[in-house]
Amino acid sequence: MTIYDISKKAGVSIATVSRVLNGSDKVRPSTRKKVLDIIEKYEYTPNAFARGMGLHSLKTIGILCADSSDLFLAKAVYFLEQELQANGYESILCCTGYNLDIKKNYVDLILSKKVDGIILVGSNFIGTDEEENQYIKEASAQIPIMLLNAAFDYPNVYSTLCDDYAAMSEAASAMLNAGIRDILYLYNSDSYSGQKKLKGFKAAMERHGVDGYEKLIYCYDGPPQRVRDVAKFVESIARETPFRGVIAAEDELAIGAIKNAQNHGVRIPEDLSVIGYNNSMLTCCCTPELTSVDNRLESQTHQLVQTLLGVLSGEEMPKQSVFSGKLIKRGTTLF
Amino acid sequence: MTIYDISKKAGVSIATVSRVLNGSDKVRPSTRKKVLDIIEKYEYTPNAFARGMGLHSLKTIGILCADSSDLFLAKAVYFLEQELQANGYESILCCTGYNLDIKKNYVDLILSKKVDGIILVGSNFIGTDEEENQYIKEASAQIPIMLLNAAFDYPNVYSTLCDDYAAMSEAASAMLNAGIRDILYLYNSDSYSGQKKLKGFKAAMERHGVDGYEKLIYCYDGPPQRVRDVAKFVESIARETPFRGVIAAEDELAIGAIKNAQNHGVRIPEDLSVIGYNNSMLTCCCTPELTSVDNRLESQTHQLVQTLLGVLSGEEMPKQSVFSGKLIKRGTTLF
DNA sequence: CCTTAAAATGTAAGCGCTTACATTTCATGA
DNA sequence: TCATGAAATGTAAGCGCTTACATTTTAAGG
Repeated sequence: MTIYDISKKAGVSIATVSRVLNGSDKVRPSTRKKVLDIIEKYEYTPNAFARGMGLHSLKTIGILCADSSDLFLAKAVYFLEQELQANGYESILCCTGYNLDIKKNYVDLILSKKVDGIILVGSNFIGTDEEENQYIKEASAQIPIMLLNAAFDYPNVYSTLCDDYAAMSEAASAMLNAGIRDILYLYNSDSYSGQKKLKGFKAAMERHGVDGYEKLIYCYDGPPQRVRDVAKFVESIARETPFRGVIAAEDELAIGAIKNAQNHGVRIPEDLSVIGYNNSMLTCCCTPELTSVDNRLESQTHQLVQTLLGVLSGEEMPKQSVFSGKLIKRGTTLF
Repeated sequence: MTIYDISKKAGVSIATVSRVLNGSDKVRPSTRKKVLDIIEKYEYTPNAFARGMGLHSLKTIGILCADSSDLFLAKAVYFLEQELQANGYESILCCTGYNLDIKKNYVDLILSKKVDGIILVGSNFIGTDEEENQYIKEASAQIPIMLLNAAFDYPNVYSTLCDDYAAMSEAASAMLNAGIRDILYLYNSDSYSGQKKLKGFKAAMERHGVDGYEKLIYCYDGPPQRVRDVAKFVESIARETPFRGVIAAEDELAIGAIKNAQNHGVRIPEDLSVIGYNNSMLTCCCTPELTSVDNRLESQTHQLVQTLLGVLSGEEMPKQSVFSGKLIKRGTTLF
């Protein structure tokens, strides 16, 4: 079933069928109906490839993320997918895994699908040195590049993010104000927003004049989902240096700390206060519930798609949309 | 940059370039190198649409799932995506949401992308009455349909699943053997495998001669991720009927039950035994850790992709691959 | 060095669609 | 009724690629 068959059966030319298909222009209502009836009757669907070839677009967005089974990323992907779909776009998902040396390959791959835009989900797509980000510059020459929860200043690159610095700083201050000064800070290798959170934490510690807090800053390398391993990691730290507070850059890490505490009979929040980050579903999976920073994922995804749609339709759009994080207080903290 | 430009620069015909591109046939090594050098130099990537038009395939698989942020589905999608990618296929993800009346639309949508196959992730794609599954029959006339964790007997439809009936039956028996007979069974609307689990539970209860166990079978309708709501739901049940065991068809539901118990000072596992299902990361996010049934997701996804690849290359493949679930015993049970 | 068949390469016809431009149809006012 | 321009429709030229088939090159045997 091609456009030719339809045109023949409807007694019109292929151009007319094509016009009907594209909802375009001026087609007499009676003609339109005639064609649509035939299309309906034969359950015709246009060939996407041929279509893309003519249209140079298939209303498809490429979504790249490291690991769609990561709680935060999965949620982001879901929101994005829904939002795009609601706006008539489809998404190609591509999980890069955590080895991001080959980021460029994935971007090329997805570019070759002739997507209309690319969304990079998660801040680990942004490297620390300039050369590492070359691939973004190249890709942005072709189509808009959208960053969720990260920022990169370059033409045709747009981002949404949470003010992680401020949010983490606020979280740390809250704990410090409650008189807890020996705080274990747990983070993982998430580059861009990870750096900002860390800086926010440090700033708060300095502001409150805490000495030697760096001793208790630890990076857990490995998939954060492996909560059991995180707990072991925390156990090894606790053997060396005692602490009465934990602030984690991801909820998973916080849960690992809680787990270790409960394994050792440490009471939460009486003996140990814990703050996570992302306000994920994990916050309500432990007892007591986890205090956590909400980084406005839903707002971010919404804004990102709106920005993308704007850009695609030629509007001038904000390069960067920043949302304020918010500390959601629950049972793992006394304050 | 088209294949013409490359052919010109390399001093060969477009056919030769195309052959090099497709790794095909007989091209003299020297010629191949010459062409590849030019391709490399100009960073040429073939147009996917034009390619698909000729090849009638773009090595792309459509993945449909209700909600990629659901723990189980997210993990499945991730495994599938990785496995497909490792085999040179890409994936188009499409989240249908939980309103599955419109399943057919999504399948059509993804069919129009000319994917080589469709993977339906999660058993809620299979309806209970025949007509509801019509859309699968239609789609399977065009391309292979793969079902993860569900089954449907029809030509060109392949499935992998866990023997949920046996696994759930085993779980219930374990609890019954430990002397716990007042068991709350929590499930949600997940149709196909949900039915099997429920049947497995009932069978075990009958086999052990438990009377009136149906009173404690409850369906929680709503997104299982909303653990707080699940906990409230369980609370309302507990007010009516006491129980000393909980078996849940999803880990999320089990966590909700644990949460409610801990809110009320009920000790786990002394006063209450809990078994979940899926063996997800949630099992280690609570204290004590959650006993859960592993439904072999990773094996299933692996097998599913292998089967799909086999089918696509014309081999005869098993219509259905069944894996045995396994009860992973942890801290929420005494046995 | 010539024949011959195999190997390598080239030629050109699509694939199914969009769209600029050409042509026909239609409605309007004179 | 007829000219006239607008609206509707048709014609045909691509889009960038694959591939059957035609042609040329190569190498081996006589």
